[in-house]
Amino acid sequence: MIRRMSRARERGIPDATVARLPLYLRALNGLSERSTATVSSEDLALAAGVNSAKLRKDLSHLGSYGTRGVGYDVQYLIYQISRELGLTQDWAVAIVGVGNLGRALANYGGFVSRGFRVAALLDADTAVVGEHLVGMAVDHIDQLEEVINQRGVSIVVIATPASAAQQVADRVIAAGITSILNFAPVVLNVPDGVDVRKVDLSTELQILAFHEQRKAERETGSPMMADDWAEAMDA
Amino acid sequence: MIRRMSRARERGIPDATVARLPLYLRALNGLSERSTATVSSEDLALAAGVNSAKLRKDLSHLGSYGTRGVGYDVQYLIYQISRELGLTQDWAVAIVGVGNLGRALANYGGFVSRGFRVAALLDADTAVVGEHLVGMAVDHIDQLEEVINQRGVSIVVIATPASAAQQVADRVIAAGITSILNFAPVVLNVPDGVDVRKVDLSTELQILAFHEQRKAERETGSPMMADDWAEAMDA
DNA sequence: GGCTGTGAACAGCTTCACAGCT
DNA sequence: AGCTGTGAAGCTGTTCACAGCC
Repeated sequence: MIRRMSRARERGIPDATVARLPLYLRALNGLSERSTATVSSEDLALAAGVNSAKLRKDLSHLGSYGTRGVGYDVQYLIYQISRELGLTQDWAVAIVGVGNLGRALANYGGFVSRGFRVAALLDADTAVVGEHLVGMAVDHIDQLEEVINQRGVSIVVIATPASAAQQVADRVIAAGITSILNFAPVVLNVPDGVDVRKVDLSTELQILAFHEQRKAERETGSPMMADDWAEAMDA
Repeated sequence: MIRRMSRARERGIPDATVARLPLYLRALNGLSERSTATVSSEDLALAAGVNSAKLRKDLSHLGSYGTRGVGYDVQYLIYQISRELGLTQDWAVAIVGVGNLGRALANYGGFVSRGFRVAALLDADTAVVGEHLVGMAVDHIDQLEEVINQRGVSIVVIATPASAAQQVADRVIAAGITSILNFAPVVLNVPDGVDVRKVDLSTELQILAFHEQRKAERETGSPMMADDWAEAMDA
């Protein structure tokens, strides 16, 4: 029986597209809650805050899931994007570092909702170990490898101080982890094949400050030429 | 007196470059702590985790601050990048939403260190209002506009639930704010001229999940063809 | 000799504009 | 008529490779 592949599925979705899929998914979930059955690229793009041509091109990388003259079926598209992102299975996540940030992450609702499950909390501070959070005891960092293996953790979130981050990364990578979300303000050194994504508050603030400064300069016309290096360094 | 501008300073630094300057700054501060006087593009690039040609091109957008045959003066470069990013002045930041995340942000050390100062904490919950955090009382959200004006706030961090974020954004923009760092998982609708940067935990996790899934597929060879849509939707 | 700064080639992403399907 | 999917054009960002300066 000659059975063409229904869709010549292109492997290799552009990174820029992958980075936007979560955005589309969220917009679609919003539409879904309001019981919208189908949506045009124009409307979905508006909800996601992107240009509609870009949206269509992005979606075309996943396959031909729209209907010309009509638009996209909301439920179907939610499913296809979820599947592409790997959210139809669920991922066990370990959070290392249960300080303020670690707690915030553990309590973060959107976490559990879609495909992710906090499967472990770990900390080096014995005052924190044993404490219960979101119905889970905090384990000691000594158990790191054991916990990862036993609970099938595949994504590790590093929410430790900067000084501990590299060491934690080394250990989890040795334990077989290849996906890390790093909140510590350091550049992690990792071997090829390990994906690290970085969330960095102070970087974001600095980028905002840059643009804010530019706006101020534009208004006053003064480029704030404090070019006297020696003087400035006295401060 | 004929006084040529010391450097024909190019306006319009590429966004990609601006986004990396904080990274370089951090690497430089590390070198500075270890009392390194000068550094080559090769070494600095290594510390920052980028390619050295890219580093040189990035720095060349700020001016000609290196010395051929030698490298860059660490202190001088720190100063120039800081100035370009607007970190030689300090920015008053307001944090709206004092939940777990807001607390984590308020306590975040790197915050204060370089150019940023938490000048206000605001929340809608009267149980939280009045509480003291990092030596500062939490104000009620009703005072939002007043606090922004009185304390010279120029950057607002939104750490509220998703449902409140747009409303907060509208109010701070009306009060004159043009730089927002948004942690709430929604697309904020803002007028032109307002910069919004977004930090989104679940987006980052979803991107990691995508790559993790790809790795798994590559190993097993199975593309996990759960193409039966109806069946999958039963779940 | 060593290292920066940069033109030129290249790669990737975005936007346009429209052919083609419903 | 309406809307998707996509070639083609344009733009932005990256990398190469080397001229130019120390």
